[in-house]
Amino acid sequence: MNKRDFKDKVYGELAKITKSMANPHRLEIIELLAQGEFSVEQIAEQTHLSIANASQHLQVLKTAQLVDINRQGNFIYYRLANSNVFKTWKALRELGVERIATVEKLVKDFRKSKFDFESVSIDALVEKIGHGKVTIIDVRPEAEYKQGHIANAISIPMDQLAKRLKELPKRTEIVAYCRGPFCVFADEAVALLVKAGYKASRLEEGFPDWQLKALPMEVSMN
Amino acid sequence: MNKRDFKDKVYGELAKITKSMANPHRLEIIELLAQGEFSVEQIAEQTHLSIANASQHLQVLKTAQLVDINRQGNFIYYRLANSNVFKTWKALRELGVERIATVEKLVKDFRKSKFDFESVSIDALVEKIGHGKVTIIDVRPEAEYKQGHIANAISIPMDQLAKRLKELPKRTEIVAYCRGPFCVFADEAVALLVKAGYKASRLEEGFPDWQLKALPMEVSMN
DNA sequence: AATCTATTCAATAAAGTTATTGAATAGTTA
DNA sequence: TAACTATTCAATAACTTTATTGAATAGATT
Repeated sequence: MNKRDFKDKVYGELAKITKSMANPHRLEIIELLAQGEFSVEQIAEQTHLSIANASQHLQVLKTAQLVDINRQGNFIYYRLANSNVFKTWKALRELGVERIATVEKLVKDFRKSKFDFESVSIDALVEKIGHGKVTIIDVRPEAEYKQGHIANAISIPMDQLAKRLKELPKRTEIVAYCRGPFCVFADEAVALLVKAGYKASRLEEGFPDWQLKALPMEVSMN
Repeated sequence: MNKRDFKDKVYGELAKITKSMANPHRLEIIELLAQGEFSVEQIAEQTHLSIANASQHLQVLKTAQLVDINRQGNFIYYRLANSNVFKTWKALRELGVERIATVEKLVKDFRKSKFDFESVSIDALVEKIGHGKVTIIDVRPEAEYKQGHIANAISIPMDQLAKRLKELPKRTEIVAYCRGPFCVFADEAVALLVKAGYKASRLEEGFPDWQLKALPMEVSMN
């Protein structure tokens, strides 16, 4: 094999991986799977795809070895093959947010139009935890919380928050987090909490970003 | 704008960026531009593309804002828009090398078949520099060296190495580096040096990886 | 063994990507 | 102003990607 053939093959393989990520639905699926395992049906529902279409996209990701499967009875659960998949997704996300004005503007405008509150970085949250009083709430669906969450965070899925306000302290600061910077559960939670008189803000990024930094986490499931 | 529209737009924009990278030639162009600025003609030559085809690929990268241009007389020089572009490229490369057996095998087989020598990581090189005696040679074309190189490295482009062996010390260890892990200039250099009785090894990664870590570097050009 | 059910496969039409060709353009030089 | 030259544009044919539909499959349950 000569130099040129070698290069063509290497870049060809890298392009295959890149192509397997280069679709809006597959990017959304990757972000979802960064939260834990999901069946085809669940993935289709979350991403508003038909089952057959979701399955087809999952086959593309599987062929590129970006996801692995885990059969449980009738269901097949998909998960990310390893942390490099999320790392690459994160790099693309950061490239997009920083470089493409459209994305940054989209995020800012959408947030501002509905929830113009402060947000807290992961580093800032770590510092707050060190300094003592902060209550962390995980507002993702419970199934995702069970598969892994920030240490000492309490699970209050967004759709239960209104009923469960009394579980939260009025004095200490509350930080809500969800799937990632594009996830609006945390924004909705902060809006509701602030309106009810609590001192609350959202975590800028999401649980997978926390996990990637190898910060303290807990799992409630086998 | 509702939640779903917001998500569709955000993932749509991220997919556009990903698609702009999802082609073997464009991945090769990005790696080349991580070395510095190049005209369309130079890029076409390095990547074995026709001028028109290279131009078309560059337009795709420009539209996605992954590259910027710099007009100098008749020539238009292209460069990476910022360091996040290389960061994303690196994440894809690492995902490929670690996850896709084909890529890892390709690289290993190609290297082993011709140059079965040890390689040195960036961290190991930093340590060697700290401990004293190591001669670093940059075997990329001189134009790339001039646009930025590892501090104290000497420029000996691969095609001049055979004639310039006497410039190198026989006793102290030599580390050769080039564009990145897929670049074979450094392998060729080590093969030639070892055959001539020198103590040499290659840097695993390339200059852009060194630069990204903000390690000491020098620029010889304005 | 028969039935059930989550998932995958196969076929298809519409839309998008690619390399090639040759013409057009926008700066520079004479 | 005319000629020159590096780059871009436009048109095209071959190929790839996508969502949809309905049938097939493989494993679980009865």
